[in-house]
This record gives sequence, C-alpha cells and structure tokens, in this order.
Amino acid sequence: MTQLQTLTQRADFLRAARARRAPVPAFLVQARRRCESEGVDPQAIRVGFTCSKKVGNAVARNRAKRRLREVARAILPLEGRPGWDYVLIGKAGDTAAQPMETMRADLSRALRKLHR
RNA sequence: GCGGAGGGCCGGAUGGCCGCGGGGGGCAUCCCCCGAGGAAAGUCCGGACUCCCUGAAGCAACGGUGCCGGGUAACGCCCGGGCGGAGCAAUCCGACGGACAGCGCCACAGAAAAGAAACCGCCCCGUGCGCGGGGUAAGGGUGAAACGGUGGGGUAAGAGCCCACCGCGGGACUGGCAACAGGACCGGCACGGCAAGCCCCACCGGGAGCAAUGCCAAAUAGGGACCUCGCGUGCGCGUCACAGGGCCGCUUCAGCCCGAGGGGUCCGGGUUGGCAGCAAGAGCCCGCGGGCAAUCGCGGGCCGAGACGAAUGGUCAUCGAACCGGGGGCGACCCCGGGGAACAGGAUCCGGCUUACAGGCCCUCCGCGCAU
RNA sequence: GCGGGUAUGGUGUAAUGGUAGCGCCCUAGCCUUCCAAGCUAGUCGUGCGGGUUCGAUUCCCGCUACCCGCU
Repeated sequence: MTQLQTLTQRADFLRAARARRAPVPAFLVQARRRCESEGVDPQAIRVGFTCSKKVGNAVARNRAKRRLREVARAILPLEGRPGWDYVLIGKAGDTAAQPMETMRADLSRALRKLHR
C-alpha cells in the first residue's frame, strides 16, 4: 500500500484544477498525472482537499473536509495510482449529508472514470 | 394557582473497533497521557509582549471619554450612590458637563421663532366718519415650541402694577468625601429649544502589530554601516572664535549629526526552509478574613490544546430532551410507537463589550386570587 | 492579523435635518396601415433594529450583505 501525501502548495491545486474532473453528488474530484520534472517521488499518491466559503461557516467547512479525508483514507491507497495528484472539493450541504457508504462508492466510480 | 422581575448554571451521556494532532517511554512491532467555547465569533474598547521614532516641558492639531465615589494592570468595563423617566410593585431604562465664551439653525403655519415686536382685537383723544395719533398684551388663532399659572385688587382698557399660593432665579446655613438634597430669607418674572450642529471646559491618548520580533542554514544580487587619514570662514595661526544646514507639527532648553574625498573592515535587503516567540497565567478550584458590593488579602491544592492546506471523524451498541401519533386517567401524570439535540470551533495571550443560541435546571423577589 | 468604503423603485444614479427627484425599463392611451421613434398619464423606493430631534435618506449606536486595500 502506498503512503498518502497531502498537497500544500497553491500551484499544485491550480495545476489539478486545469486537469480532468469528475462530479458525484457529494463532491467533485480532480486528478492528473504528475510530470517527471516536478521532482516528486514518482511512487507517491498525493491528495488535497478544498472547501470554499460556499460550503458554509467554519464548522461546516471543517466537517466537510473531515468526511472527505475519511473517504480518501479508505479508497485512495487501494484504487489510486502512484504518480498522480487528486483534489477533492466539498459541496454545500451534500458533503456533510450523504452516507459514507455512498461517498466511498462514488469515489471508486469517479476514479475509474478519471483513469480511462 | 395565575401573571411578572432579577441572578446563576447546563447545553447530549457512556462504551467497543478503525483513524487524527501534541507530549513521554521503548526506539523493532508497541504502550501511556492530554486534546475547542460560553460565546473560541464580530474586531467595538482596554492591556501584556515585541520592534520603530533624539529626549524633556509647553502649545497647536487630530481622535476619544463625559453626574459623583469606589474597584482594577487598564478601560468606553464592573459595583455602589445621586438625579430624571417607566411601572401598582419587584425592578428596569438613561451619550446624564456647559445654551450669560462665541457662531449657526428652528421648514410649513403664524402678527411675531428670540437684544423683542404687535395681525385681529380692547381702550382713550382728535375727526372732514375714509381714518389719524396714542395706550395695552387680558381674549383670538398658528405651531413641536409663543416671553410665568390660578384667584383677587386695581384700571379708560390693561399689565407682577400690587397681593396670596404655586412655579422660577439667587441663597446664609444644615446633612453628605462628592454628585446632590433640605432650606431661613431675598428678588419680582428676566433667562425658549437644539451641543448624537460647529464649539467651549475637564480628563485620556506616540506608531505598528506574533505574518511583531530574534536566531540558524542554503542559494542569489551588489546597496549600506563602522574605523582611519583629512576638511568651511575670520584673525593676533591657537586644544581660538564664528557661522550654515539637519534630527519631534511649532516654540524653548538639552543633546547629537553633516559639511571632501581616499583607504580598510563588516553587514543589510528579497526568496525558501527550520527553531524560538508558544503557553505556569492580571490562571483555575476550595477554605478563612476585610468590604453593602464590584473586589482585595492570606492559606492549601491543581496544570487544563498548541496546529501551520491547520487535529475531534467513521461505524456499532445502550440510554436519551424537545416534538409527533395512539391509549388510560376528572386532573397533575402514566404507558406504547416514531423521533434523535441550539448557536457555533482555537491560531500570541489576557480583561471587557456586543451579537447568535433548540431546550432544560436552580435560587431570590413582586402583584393578584384562594385556603389556613 | 490590521484597516477602509458602499447599500435609495426592475436597473443606473441625485437630494444644506423639512413634500424623496431624474434617465432607461414596465403598463395604458394618442400618433401610424403596422413597427420603431415621438407625445401624455401612471405603477414601483431610502438594507435591518434601536436612539437623538417637533421632524432622519441625512446625525449617533448595534447588526446584515457586498466590495476594496495593507501585512
């Protein structure tokens, strides 16, 4: 199993935003394969989380990010691909309300779609 | 029992498994401990702590505060008191200094909106009956606001013109630390409102903010600081005197620097990363004592987050408030099923204020009704 | 973290403390064979809650939303 790394640089988020994306009811997934020139470990899977002010106040944003992290922790080490960056974006309401089982299944389906 | 007023507190609970942030022990897997709030929020005030600015005093400008006393590190906060207003009351509310320092404004209406004046009136005199001269401010109406009110005397008609009471102004003296209250006696009606208009008075205030600031490492580019030799004008050529300019907005005093370039030494600034700041504090709990209280003193005990794309989640079980449906009971209430918890999360820290908050608990007090 | 500004009909904007105007839009009528233009009339408003004042869009306080700086 590959260890997950967390995205922290704004530039990484901007590059991911220009890449492929897949919407599901509870959130939006962006994914891209990194270039060799970026100097990151080619075996690493990296993931970032974004919840804008549209999601709600600080409590709602933190709760949405925690649920996204839980989903990523369960699915990405098994179904994510080494050398790729993923960004999960929270939505107002749905990210906090959807059942976890549904969210895990949605992420699996979104990953299959993005890897094609 | 019904209605109301004030204050304090809680604000889902317990456990299993998989995970998250920090600390400690082993340092091989692993084990142990700790881990959001009363508002953590808004950033509206006050500080601590750092760095920056030559210093002191006065003045000016700008901003803030504004009844009195106390508390406090400080405050625009809190407590107590005074005054005014609301309420039957408990109690609540109040930007509550100054309108004889000056300026300004008071629309419309009205004769007149502020050193008073006189539209309709009333009265007297003159008269050529059109009115003219004079007295007056009781009556009329306007307005948010009209230059004391009521009654009597008085008068040509009237008027604090005079008198009584009320109001108003001054006020010896008394009580109180004070705000203020009472008030002998005097005056004889003058002194409209607005300072959340400018302003005056008293008091307070330097600027920036933990992304402050300090240290370390890497890589990059060529600006500043210090030391040394030396320097303006005058003459009687000296360890002399005299300027000039600059350093807080202004003034005074004190102090400092520049004014000539050459040589040498050292470092700043921007970028990225790490460490410190960074959590034992105006701290919390208990007891005793002072004080009406805010709060203060003493003694004992405790350690309760420290991240930096930023930690509390997922799942299961048990219990569970509001609320909904059904049933029983005169009623308080009880039983069954459903349901599944408000506002909201640290980012240097602390004291306040303000705003948001489902529901529940406790204490004290007031009014009305009933019973004794 | 520190600070500033704005909010007025559907829209863009005015208003020394004294009746909230103006252009476009919309509705109706006139004009025209019809449409457009033009003319006439009309509807629609001070972000919210308090306070000062006789009277508040304006002055003061507290919220809400949006926008903009600095670090």
